[in-house]
Amino acid sequence: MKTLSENAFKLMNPKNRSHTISDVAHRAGVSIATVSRVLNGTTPVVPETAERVRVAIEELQFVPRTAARTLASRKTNTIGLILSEIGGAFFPLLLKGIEAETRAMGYELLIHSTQGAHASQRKTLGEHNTDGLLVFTSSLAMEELERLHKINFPIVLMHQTPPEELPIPVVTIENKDGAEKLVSHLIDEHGRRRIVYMRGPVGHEDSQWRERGYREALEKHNIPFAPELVVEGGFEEGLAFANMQKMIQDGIEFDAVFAGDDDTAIGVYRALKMSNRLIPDEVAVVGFDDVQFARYISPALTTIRAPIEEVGRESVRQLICLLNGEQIEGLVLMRTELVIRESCGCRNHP
Amino acid sequence: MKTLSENAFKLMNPKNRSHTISDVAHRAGVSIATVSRVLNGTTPVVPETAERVRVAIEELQFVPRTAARTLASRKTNTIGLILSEIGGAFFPLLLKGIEAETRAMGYELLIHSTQGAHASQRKTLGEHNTDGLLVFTSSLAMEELERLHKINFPIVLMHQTPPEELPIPVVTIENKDGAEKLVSHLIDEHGRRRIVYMRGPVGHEDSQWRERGYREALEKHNIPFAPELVVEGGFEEGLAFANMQKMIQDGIEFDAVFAGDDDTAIGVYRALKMSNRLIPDEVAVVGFDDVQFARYISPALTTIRAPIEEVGRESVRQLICLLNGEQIEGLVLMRTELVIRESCGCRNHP
DNA sequence: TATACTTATGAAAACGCTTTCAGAAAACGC
DNA sequence: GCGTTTTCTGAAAGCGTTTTCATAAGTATA
Repeated sequence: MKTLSENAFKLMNPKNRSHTISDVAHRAGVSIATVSRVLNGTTPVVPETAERVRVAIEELQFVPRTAARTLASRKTNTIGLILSEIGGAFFPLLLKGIEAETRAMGYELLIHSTQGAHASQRKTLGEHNTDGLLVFTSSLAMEELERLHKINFPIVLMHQTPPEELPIPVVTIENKDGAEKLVSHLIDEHGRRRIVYMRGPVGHEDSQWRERGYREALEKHNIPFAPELVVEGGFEEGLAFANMQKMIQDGIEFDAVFAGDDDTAIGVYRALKMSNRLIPDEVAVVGFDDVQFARYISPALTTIRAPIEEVGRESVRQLICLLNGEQIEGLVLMRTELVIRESCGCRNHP
Repeated sequence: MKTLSENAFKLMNPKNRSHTISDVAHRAGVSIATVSRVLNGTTPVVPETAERVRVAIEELQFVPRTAARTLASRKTNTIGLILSEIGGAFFPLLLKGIEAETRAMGYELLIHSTQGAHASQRKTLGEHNTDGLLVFTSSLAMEELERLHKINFPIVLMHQTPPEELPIPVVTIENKDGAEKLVSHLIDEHGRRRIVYMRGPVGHEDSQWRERGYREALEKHNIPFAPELVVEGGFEEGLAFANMQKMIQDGIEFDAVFAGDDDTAIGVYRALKMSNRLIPDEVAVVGFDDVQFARYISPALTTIRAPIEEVGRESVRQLICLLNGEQIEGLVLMRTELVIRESCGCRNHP
């Protein structure tokens, strides 16, 4: 009789609110504990019982509430991604990798950008709503990073090396090595010696590493470093254009430009064309990133390709290792690849 | 005395697990109900008491658990975004708008892409973990859409018109109007009459609307529609190149190409250049989307700019209206804008 | 057949909040 | 001053799961 009235309740139930685990339990004639067990496979359940439960779940279209699960199990099954800004050429690739791997590992993905004065609403992402955090470049205040590290909260940094006292794992790309390959190519293959490095914003870590690579390539070829050849391009077309133009007006001599990234290269192109300097004959130009338009501009841009999507995937993998309590190496450097097109002076590109 | 032992507990507590609302309550000498009230501002609390609570929260670095809140309040405070694929030229802009507005409205953002055979793990995003859903193009099975609509779950569609029987609100751009402007420009300003439309994949809604605009422009100028001038470009450089090349080989005559999107335009450029047809003198080319490289290719591409970021923001706004039970209009069309550069034959671009 | 192990299951206690309900204290009206 | 409101606060009941613990079968052991 109890069953009957409860059945009646169940029939009207869908109208009011969606089913819970106990609806399923009643229908399958078991306890909610058993339903939970077949749901999670935590403990063996007699096959027939399990099947009954599964049928009930299907019939009731039951989907467990995430919040209740999280509360009870103290696992959010979610990883958080913090970026300083959404956008930029390789952001989609990065996110694609992150999303795919996150999903594949059975986690949810919560995204936060810290652009604007979001500093006010602190702690939007952290222990209370994620199991671990992916932090891209310096999008998180050092203070918060410290706090999280102190409570042993799993974090993986992307494209950002932490200070010594915070041994947080990092995934990034071989900026230095890539830059070195690029500059060496200009020297070895095209005999360039006065090579400009148009760097990114001050303090930008990727840019700093690229400059290191630039210098190492020079050293390796016994070319003295000339300070006047390093100027800011801001990783941005406009500033790159302006500063390139300024260099030309100032009469600084150079026969090649290593643009800090591909956007910078665009600005460089514009300035050079405007003063009728031929690319690559008079000035060779190379970029970094291999964004989509690199192959479409004229001449096609020689640049460095980094496995951005793989950076995303790998970061997630590392983070999940951390979540599982496994030990991981502190630094993963993804290999970069030289993409030779025409702007360096090579002609092997269709 | 009880207080004392509890204080002792509190002191060791941080080591073990993070603080809860009752830790705060004890420390401030109030009940957890009061803490909850100052946390949420649901009910007035005497200022001094409120201040004591705030101090305690600060001292304990207390952050409420999202799961507990969600469970108790039956609000997830999260909106879900479902896309078929992460990537594509305007994805970053779209996401940027969505993220910013979501945050501004005090919600969290959960992202899912349905690329790959994710059909298996159904219901990853829905009633159980979000308050509402943003669905981009046809990334959600119609069946699931139907189910959600049936239980009155808030949804806003982006760039996808639902079937008649599912009156779900939509936010999209004025594809038809944009295409019409583009094609009319080619006719009015440049006297073109044999205009190719290189459409997107079959069934692609944006493409269909653009074709409608193309036809209307022709009609408006009394140019008969020529079926042989509509070919598939797939919204993709490779296919566009191949099919453009084929048209040329087949000897089909045309004096302009309306590429379905900017990627398509790239393929068209390549094919035209390969057979030495001058752009825009012999063949005018226009695209759609105004992706980043549109201004960098040569000649600079005349195209249509859509307020993609605003589409993202508006979708979120609509969804949140829905969440608040407000009534909203069923369709929001964002205005598109003609961006005239050089590829149409105009010379007014620097 | 009695005894000691295994399983498979259910009852009930968390998990950490929000919210209802009721009572105490304060303010008000006359 | 004494009822009557109005404010503020606390106790306690959920919210929907997971998980521990105990128990009832079922099996193997003696």
